[in-house]
Amino acid sequence: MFNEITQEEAYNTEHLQRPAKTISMHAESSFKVACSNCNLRELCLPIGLSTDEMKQLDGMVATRKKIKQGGHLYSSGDAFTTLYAIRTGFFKTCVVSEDGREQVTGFQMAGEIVGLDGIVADKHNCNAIALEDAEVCVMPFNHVEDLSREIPVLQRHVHKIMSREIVRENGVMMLLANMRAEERLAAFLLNLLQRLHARGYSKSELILRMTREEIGSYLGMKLETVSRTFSKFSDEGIIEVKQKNVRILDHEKLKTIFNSSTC
Amino acid sequence: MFNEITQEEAYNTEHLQRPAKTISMHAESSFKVACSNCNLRELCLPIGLSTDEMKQLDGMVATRKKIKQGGHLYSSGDAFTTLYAIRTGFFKTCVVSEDGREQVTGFQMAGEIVGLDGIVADKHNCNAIALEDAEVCVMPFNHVEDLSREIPVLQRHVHKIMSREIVRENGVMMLLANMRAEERLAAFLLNLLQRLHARGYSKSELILRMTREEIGSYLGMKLETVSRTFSKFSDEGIIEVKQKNVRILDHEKLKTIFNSSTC
DNA sequence: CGAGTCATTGATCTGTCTCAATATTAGTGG
DNA sequence: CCACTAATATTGAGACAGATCAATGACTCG
Repeated sequence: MFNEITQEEAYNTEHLQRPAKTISMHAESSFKVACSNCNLRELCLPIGLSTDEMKQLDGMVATRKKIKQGGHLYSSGDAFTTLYAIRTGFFKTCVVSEDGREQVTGFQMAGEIVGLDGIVADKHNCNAIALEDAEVCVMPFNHVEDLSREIPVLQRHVHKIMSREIVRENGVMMLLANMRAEERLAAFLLNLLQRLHARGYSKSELILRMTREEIGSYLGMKLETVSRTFSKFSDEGIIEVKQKNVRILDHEKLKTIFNSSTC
Repeated sequence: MFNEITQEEAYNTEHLQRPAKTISMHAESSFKVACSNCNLRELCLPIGLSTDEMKQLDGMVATRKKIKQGGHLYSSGDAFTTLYAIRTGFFKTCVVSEDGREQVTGFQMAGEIVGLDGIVADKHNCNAIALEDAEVCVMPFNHVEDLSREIPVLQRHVHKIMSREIVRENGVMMLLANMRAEERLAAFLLNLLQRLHARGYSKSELILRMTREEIGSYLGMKLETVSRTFSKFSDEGIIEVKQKNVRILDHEKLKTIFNSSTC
């Protein structure tokens, strides 16, 4: 069934990139770190910039950083100095309450920006943890601000990124406050699929990089309920689940579950 | 019991302002609309600006706008052009799902900025509704961006405001996903008290500007549960409730409820 | 291959929802 | 000013979705 899904690092986007040689040069950082060369430039910060503006942007990424699976990109309380653009890999962000309860606040993939939570208090408010080996572009926030003042298109884009996060969280609030387990999981899957699709992946299958517990935390339900709901969808022929592998059999039905209120 | 709470518009901050004469001149808009004159400048956008910078900022507020109780400052789908700073009154913001479910995403009071949700798609993603007669400062977003490029302190402040909203919503996610009814309501009350206190109000009593249903929507519980939880707190001698009037009798206990996980 | 992590499934329990009745307040017009 | 109506709030009883507790199964990785 799932034999076809063999990608070792499904959310990695290296395969969308230039020839292997260029890639390895990137990795060694002997090659200049540059947005204008990056395969993610249409998903990431540089979106909509002219060639000239892109050149200006190249100074923004100070360096790149590799994070091993399970490693912290930053932790709650850390001094905030930079934003990060994810190049490869997959992250979760989570806040931890005083009494130790963990709440996953989001899952981030290539081209997405993390670290915005740190701006308000000059220190991070959550943990960003790699769910698979990952690489990020380090963008000192001072640079971002300096360049934003010079490139209005970039300024607007930074504002949009923050606004997008606010709107996303509004949606999560709706999810958590109003929806039932099935609707939450359907919304979650549809959201992941849509974002992966924008990155060149299939609309009909995906590999979950996170555990049932992490999904449950994000969606406000227990891991057992996540598992049961997966099984239910499977029984109904909507999806096929085998551990972390999920294949979508009936995309429309999934949408219906997401949108249908009561029933 | 509650006879002492007689403020007609409890969350209005006019009383913190300069002599009445100045106020009425403001109101007639024959007097120049200016942040540098505003009593909220230490809570609102101009915070931390020098006198000179404040002068520059005075051009930012294009005009003021009065909203009657129940009126929409903006609605979901409206074109986004401006941010609003609340001068007086109290708002709720809410998103409405396709099938009509309403989710209150926040309550905003004097000095707070609304409209950030509109930046990402150039149209508003939620409704902003006045819960009492209100007045806002209209700040065209283009002006805000133009000025941000010239005044780094303002630029940083705009970023902080957006980041603060992201962090706030992270907290709400934790609330909705992990906490029980009592913890949610305790957190809600403590948050309101703290913000009102920063505006010169009592730490021990407040008037709820919103209905039980709106509180419930925000906190992900039904209005009956909100009511019951109020009654429970009341029975336990933690608060005194009479409709919209709430007096805090045991602030510490409220904090304990908020922080204690299981119990 | 074996230990540990992660996922599935079942049985039972419980916090909150739902439905329903009543009480209180705010608003309206005579 | 009071009566009437609609909106809001309180309280009770019963139902249910999801939590909790518990056992087993599957996969991963050194």
